[in-house]
Amino acid sequence: MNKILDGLNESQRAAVQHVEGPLLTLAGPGSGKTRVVTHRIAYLIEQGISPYSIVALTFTNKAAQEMKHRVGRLLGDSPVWMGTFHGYCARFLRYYGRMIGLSENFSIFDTDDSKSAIEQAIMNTDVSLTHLKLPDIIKGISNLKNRAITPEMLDGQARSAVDHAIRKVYPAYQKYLLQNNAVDFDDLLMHTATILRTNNELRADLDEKHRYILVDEYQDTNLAQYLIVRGLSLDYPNINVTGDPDQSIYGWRGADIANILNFERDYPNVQVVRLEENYRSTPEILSAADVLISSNTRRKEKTLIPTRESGEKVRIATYASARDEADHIADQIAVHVLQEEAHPKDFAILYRTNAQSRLLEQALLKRKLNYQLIGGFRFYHRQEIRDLLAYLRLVNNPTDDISFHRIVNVPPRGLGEKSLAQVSELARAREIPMLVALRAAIDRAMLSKKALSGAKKFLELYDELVNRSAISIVEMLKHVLHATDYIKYLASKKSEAPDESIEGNVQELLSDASEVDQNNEDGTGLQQFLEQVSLSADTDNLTDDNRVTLMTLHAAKGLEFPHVFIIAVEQDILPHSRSRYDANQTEEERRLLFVGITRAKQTLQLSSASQRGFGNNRMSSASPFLMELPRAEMQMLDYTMSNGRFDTFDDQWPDSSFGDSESFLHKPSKKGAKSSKPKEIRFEDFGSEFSEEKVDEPLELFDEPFSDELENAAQKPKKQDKKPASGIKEPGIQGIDGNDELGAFATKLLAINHQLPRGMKTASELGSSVTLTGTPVDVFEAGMRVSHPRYGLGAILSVDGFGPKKMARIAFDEGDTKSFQLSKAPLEIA
DNA sequence: AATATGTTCATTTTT
DNA sequence: TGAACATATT
Repeated sequence: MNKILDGLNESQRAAVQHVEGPLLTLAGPGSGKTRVVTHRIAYLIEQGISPYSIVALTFTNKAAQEMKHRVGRLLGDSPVWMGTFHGYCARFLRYYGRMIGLSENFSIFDTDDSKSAIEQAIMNTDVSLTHLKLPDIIKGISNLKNRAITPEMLDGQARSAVDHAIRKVYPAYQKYLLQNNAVDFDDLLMHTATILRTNNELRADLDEKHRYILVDEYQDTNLAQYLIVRGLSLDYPNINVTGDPDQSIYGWRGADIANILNFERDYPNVQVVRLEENYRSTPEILSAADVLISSNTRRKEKTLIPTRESGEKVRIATYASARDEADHIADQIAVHVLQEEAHPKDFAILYRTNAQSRLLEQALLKRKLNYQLIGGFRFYHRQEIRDLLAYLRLVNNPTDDISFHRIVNVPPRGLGEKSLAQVSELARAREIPMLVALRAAIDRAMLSKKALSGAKKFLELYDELVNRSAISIVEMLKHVLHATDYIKYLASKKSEAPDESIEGNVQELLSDASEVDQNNEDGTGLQQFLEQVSLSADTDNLTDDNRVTLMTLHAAKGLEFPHVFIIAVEQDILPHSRSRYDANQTEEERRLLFVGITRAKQTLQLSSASQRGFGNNRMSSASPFLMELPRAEMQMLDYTMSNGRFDTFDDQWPDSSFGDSESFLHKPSKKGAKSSKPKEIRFEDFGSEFSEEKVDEPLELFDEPFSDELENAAQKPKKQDKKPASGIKEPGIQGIDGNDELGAFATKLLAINHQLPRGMKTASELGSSVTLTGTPVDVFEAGMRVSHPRYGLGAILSVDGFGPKKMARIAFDEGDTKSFQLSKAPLEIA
């Protein structure tokens, strides 16, 4: 009993002890929401409620895992169902999908698959794309699904050309999906909602079974999700929704804030509990958040009550360029880390769009700060992974034509466009799956000799996979790899020696698969594996390794960090240009910033730059949101005149020379008598101390006990950190023992900090080894100064291609102009 | 079928 | 800006 209720404040306790009837928990950021939810689950069980009757729904796997973990800590293993909406629906449809024509081995199409499928469907209609944009159609269909509107429910009234097209494409798409025995993400929700809506008997049955429903982040539910939740809590309205209207940031995905705003209307006798005490952030941070969000009109008033002690002022920084912004932020992090005031993992850098991570990545790399990038390219979106999975998917669901198309000629088997068109025609005419059509085409001798042999080869491989599916997933994967010599094929396709990153990814996939194999008791392993893979998101890859975290504001929801930087708080970025003319969308952008601000526990910096963008000629102005903040109580920093020089270290560097590390021995004095003249320190200044030769000599720089760690930090963010060499303090900033060394180390580090270390992999390779969570880091771009061991210094004229094939033309100072494949050439940033 | 070259396009967030 | 797409070339 005590374990469950101890340490909770009054309102938290009220929520936890609520048992019967509807409960609305309005939980501000940092108010211990997850704690309440998990403790409530424990409390219910303690009251004798069957764990089988409790269902807890979240939006992300991460939130679900966290919940499981914490409930586990309170209760040990328990059969409470905790998972994502999509996961719940997938399971639901495995059972009841047949009601709408799905069999239990259906495929789940991700957005790419879905796009291909829509393209296929369009070919079955008379819709022409010449005057329409495919993304508009895709979005339109998704919007309908989010509102659980099936094709049958559409009336004939088209209000625009896109609308008109959608009315034709949507039914064709649904038909195509059904023929493929497949669903897309939106279908998972829509189909579930539809089945519940049209089968009251089943609905009532489940309502009774799932008597206690908990929904996290209720402000982010869309209509389809609303219908599902509603359907499951009609007869037994023991429903607890938790959320914060101020953190609703998924309107674009169909989330309807009205669901939470109207909850009290939907369910009579709602108990409302407000969690307003904030246990996360300093009063300074909360004040900024509070003042900002009060500019929103469409919201439920709510206060943030600080419980933490006062801390540093929130900073608003202005830079001349995005590059300065990145450099300065990385500098600040480096200094804190070097002084052992914080670990890399204490820092998060948040931004509006994924594209904005690049400069920061570069800046962190240059300083050898370890980071993890969340979002961007996803593991399961990599070509090698998708290809391999397509083989598995086709085995699991032979009617999955999208998977068929993906791999039928991968690696090339001579089944070119022409032959496949014939097969497609046959498939379409007879409404049979491609796989079946291919066999038929062979029987009817429709194929050329070359295509015939390719087709036979493919079918042979496929049939063998089916055989092995009885053994294990790993066996299947291994067979594909072996039979197709896949890695060699992919490497040659990318005109590259076998790349370890591809192998690494494949290895990762194999180990994921083997995990499922081991727990596969009921023989549904393959299906489970595919489902798990389809429904996994990249935010799930968040680790608590000691690394700086880079991610979008959206991805940051639910997380917290001691030190947060929010970058590019600029007009047209945040708020985003596409939300400019829509007051509701502007409010959502404001909420997004609110979410970002409230991630910070101790310090927070919001920054903008006046130049950002590709040609650095894009002028940018500060976000109007910055004007709404309580500026009087914040610290305003103007670095626009710094010209790459920052005074970050004014009070931290020794006065005299940098060789003198005296002042590093002690914590920097608290800016005592207002350090007379701010000294500006440029990194370039270190150049004289550490001449070119020295900088060029890696041993000199890395011949320290911690060199391993540094190298490792920069190169292999994903892999487990190497064991620290003995005598190294863990987890200091990569462990430096004694301030003496810290001084020397800091000086050296900063001296080279605009230089990527020799021996470090080139950008593209790095990109692939950052893989699992990350976007490739393309460090090289036109205009950059680089050095080549053979040809010396030069400037990049242009950069072409991408990935491992990315080429750069370089004009060397000695006169030659040469082209290099960036993934191979031993180039360094000069 | 693979490569080279030219063209257009669109620039958010993601389960 | 560059990346996806389309077309031309070998």
